[in-house]
Amino acid sequence: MTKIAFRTRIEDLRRRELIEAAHRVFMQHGLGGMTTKRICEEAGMSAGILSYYFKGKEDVLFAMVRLNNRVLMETVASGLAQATTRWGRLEAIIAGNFPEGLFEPNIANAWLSVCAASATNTRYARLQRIFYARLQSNLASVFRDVLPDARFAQVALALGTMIDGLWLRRATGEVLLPQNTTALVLSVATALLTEAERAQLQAA
Amino acid sequence: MTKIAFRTRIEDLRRRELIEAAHRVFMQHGLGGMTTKRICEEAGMSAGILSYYFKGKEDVLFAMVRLNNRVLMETVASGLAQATTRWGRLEAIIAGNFPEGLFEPNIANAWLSVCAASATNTRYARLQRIFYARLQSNLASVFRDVLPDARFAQVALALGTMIDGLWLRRATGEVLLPQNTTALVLSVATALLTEAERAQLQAA
DNA sequence: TAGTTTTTTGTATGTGCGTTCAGTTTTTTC
DNA sequence: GAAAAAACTGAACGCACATACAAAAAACTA
Repeated sequence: MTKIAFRTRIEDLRRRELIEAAHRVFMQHGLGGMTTKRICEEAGMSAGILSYYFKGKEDVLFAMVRLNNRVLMETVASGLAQATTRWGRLEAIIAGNFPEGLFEPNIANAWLSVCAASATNTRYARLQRIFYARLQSNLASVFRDVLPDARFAQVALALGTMIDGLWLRRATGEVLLPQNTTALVLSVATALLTEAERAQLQAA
Repeated sequence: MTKIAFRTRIEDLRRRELIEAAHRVFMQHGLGGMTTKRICEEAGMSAGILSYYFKGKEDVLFAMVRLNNRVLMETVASGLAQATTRWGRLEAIIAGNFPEGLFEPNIANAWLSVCAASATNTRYARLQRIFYARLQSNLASVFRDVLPDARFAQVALALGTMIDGLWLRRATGEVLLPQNTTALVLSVATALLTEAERAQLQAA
């Protein structure tokens, strides 16, 4: 039991180290430049170690993406928990999608590469679907009973695509700050709603 | 002279054939699955031909991207020429960014891959900059003398990122029609402007 | 400490790729 | 129609890569 506990501990540690090394390599060299050799080197280990803790290169990549997505989702979730009004929840959702310190060109580019790769990789595609479904359901929790279905679809699409678009722009190195992007998306949300609808969101 | 003229003609033809073959391979197999062998096969030629007409694989890719960008820019330009009011020009710019028959998942994915690759490829990055600069200047021609600089920056960013975001969503296979996306972006433009500003755009 | 298991190493292997180039076919020239 | 130039072929080369694996090192056990 001590044995198993220890083995598990070191296994998780190594896996995490490799994932983080993969992340750094990804950021520096892009999806194409991410080789097993570089990952192991970055992690300070030898070339063969990757096969020992992972099924293969693809497996590390997938674990990396999943970890990143989890972090982003948790950021949103913790913000949501603190909000008291519907409008506050909307602010939390949007701000949570531009986390301080993570809204950076290399991270944005990593995410973009995954989006592009989703076309030919079903595991990535599945991850993306989960991610978007979560965003959609979060937004639905804000607008439920305030907007009719058609309006909601329009507003949700507008806000969602703006968030995506801003990440895409950030990936190209455009200088954008989290507070500015959040404000921009919120200003669009404000503009798309009637005064009555806004009042309803700020009340509940 | 006849000689040179003929040689040029066939050279251009082969180059174009290879570029188009590259395009089809790109769409089907993604950036990573685009090999010289596949491209030549798709073009119905032998493996070595690529080096004869291009400097290398990278060269074909670049030519392909440049061609695609040119098509998109020309679509916008022709629409702009027909518009009579500022608002009409805005409609032309937005609609021109969702060309009928080109706003498809595989094409969107190709564009996305290029965006992602821009991070490590300076030639792509340059192309992207030209593309965005063109969009920006087109939008500026619509809003000049109507919006103050700060407002213009906000509106242009909002519309630009929405266009990008919608292409990104299309890349993931989301069902979006050109007329609907155009309408959505226009509705955001409408919402972001005051009535007075809108009137000004529709008049001139 | 001797034995046993876990962890790590570094080389070896096979594969797929881009590119080259000597040779072949086709086209053009005179 | 012979000579020359252009267009094209496809096998061959070298390289980078992912993965496998036997051997070594380290950690643990009793």
